Amino acid sequence: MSIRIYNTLTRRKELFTPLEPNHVRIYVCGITSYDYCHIGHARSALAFDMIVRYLRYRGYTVTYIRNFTDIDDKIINRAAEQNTTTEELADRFIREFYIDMDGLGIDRPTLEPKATAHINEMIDLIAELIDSGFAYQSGNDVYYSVNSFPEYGKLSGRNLSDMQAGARVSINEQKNNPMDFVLWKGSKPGEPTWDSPWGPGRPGWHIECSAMSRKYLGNTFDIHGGGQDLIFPHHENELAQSEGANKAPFVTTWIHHGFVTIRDEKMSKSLGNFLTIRDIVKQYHPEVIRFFIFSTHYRNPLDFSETAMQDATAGLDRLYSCVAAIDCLTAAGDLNVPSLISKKDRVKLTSMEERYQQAMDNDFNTAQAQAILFDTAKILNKIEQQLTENSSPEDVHFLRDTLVVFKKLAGIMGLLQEDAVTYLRQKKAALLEGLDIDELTIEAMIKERNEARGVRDWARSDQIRDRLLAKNIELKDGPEGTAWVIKRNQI
RNA sequence: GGCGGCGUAGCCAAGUGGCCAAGGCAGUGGUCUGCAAAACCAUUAUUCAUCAGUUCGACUCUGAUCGCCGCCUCCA
Repeated sequence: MSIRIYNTLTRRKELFTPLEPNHVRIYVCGITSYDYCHIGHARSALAFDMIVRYLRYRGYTVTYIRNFTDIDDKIINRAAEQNTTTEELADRFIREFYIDMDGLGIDRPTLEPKATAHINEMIDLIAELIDSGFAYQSGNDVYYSVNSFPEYGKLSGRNLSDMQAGARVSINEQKNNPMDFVLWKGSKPGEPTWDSPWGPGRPGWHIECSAMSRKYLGNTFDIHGGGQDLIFPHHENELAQSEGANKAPFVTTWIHHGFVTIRDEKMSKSLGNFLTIRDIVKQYHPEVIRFFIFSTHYRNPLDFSETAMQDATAGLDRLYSCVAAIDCLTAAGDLNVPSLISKKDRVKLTSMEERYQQAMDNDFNTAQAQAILFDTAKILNKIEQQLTENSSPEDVHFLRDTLVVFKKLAGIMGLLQEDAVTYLRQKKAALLEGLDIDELTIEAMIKERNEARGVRDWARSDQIRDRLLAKNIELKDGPEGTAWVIKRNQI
């Protein structure tokens, strides 16, 4: 039993074996900090949060590095627009980033280095590249020479001649080859600068990840991740820099996740169709967002829609309802009563964890993992419904034990982490706020109706029920009395 | 133009060379109920874009065709 991961570099699923037994080193490209994060950033952070949690669950020690790009063109431009410094702008949006990520319950990586705190490491790396002939100075800039690295293009599956035929590369007189990319940019007036052997300037985008990953994870490490759009040019260039400088393989396994789309289009600022995390969190519980994100395999596109979020809400509620039902059981039955759990169901429940692992071992198939949770919930519900007052306490214990594992497995995706009864109650309270009726009124009307029902005055009883229904309150009469819910489709 | 991916029931979405093609949402039937609703249970694809081929056997492998998407410029 071991984990198989799809590796972008080899374009196939491979058995995952860390370089150092039981220790996984992983580097993920984080945000460029100049704006609020959108749902795509959430997918990225959540995907790797899940991957790291699963690796830890499988017994690995994980060193997880995720950087902040806090200096680049976009930051400089945005800071100028807002009449502030790049430092202030970047720091501000890093704080906003944490608000969003914490809200989604995302675990902090081991270390979150900032580019500007590693200028010296970048300068060292650039100097090494120049010394060994992979880079050259031209004017005040330093460029990486793609022709010096014969394997250039191996990650993205391109070759230099094809790319030049595409000819969307801007012609720059200072470059030897149009595909050469900048390692160090000579400063322009008004921009933040750092001193370097090539004059004052600032680093190019790709070099920071090569420098920081080397510092914290070494020349070669296990996993490098990011969005599919980073494969080219960002990761291709990182690879060329790191392997050029280190004379060692850069990364064993490259993991790239798919995009979040809206109406099947990629989110982009130019289309104006991007949604920020905080817009969505206003409307949906963080676990609903997680449920939605993990309902599709991480490499596939994921289309955001109102319907999809409602489906996710319904699904999560179903799981929570199951947990709540088991949580509320009391184990005060008769030990002499034989178990009513069938052998088949017992096997299904005890094999849950193994089946979950099989799903997750297969390239972190969270969609399948969720199916196993639902499968389990169905059986738990069935048994829970069959229990009577004098059922064997052993049965209740068995359900509870299963539930402990159930919650643990759901927790890898960050689901079912709240107390189920509280979750459902808070949800109800939140919904109630949007209605022009309060809980006391509802309770009073229910009491009145039950008095009517007591004397079999069905007309009056139904009238009260209809009045509540007009307020979107639905009643459910059960053996324990009358409960009420808010109509789901009125959300 | 180059590279890569996708096309599975009303919608979403797994899957594997060979037991009945997971699961969710919606729908339908049942249990429950004074009647309901909710909840729970059950049920819903002779078929996996199309057409060929490989194979004893393909949704799963190969090729072609049609359609959709992404990257090649900053991008999760």
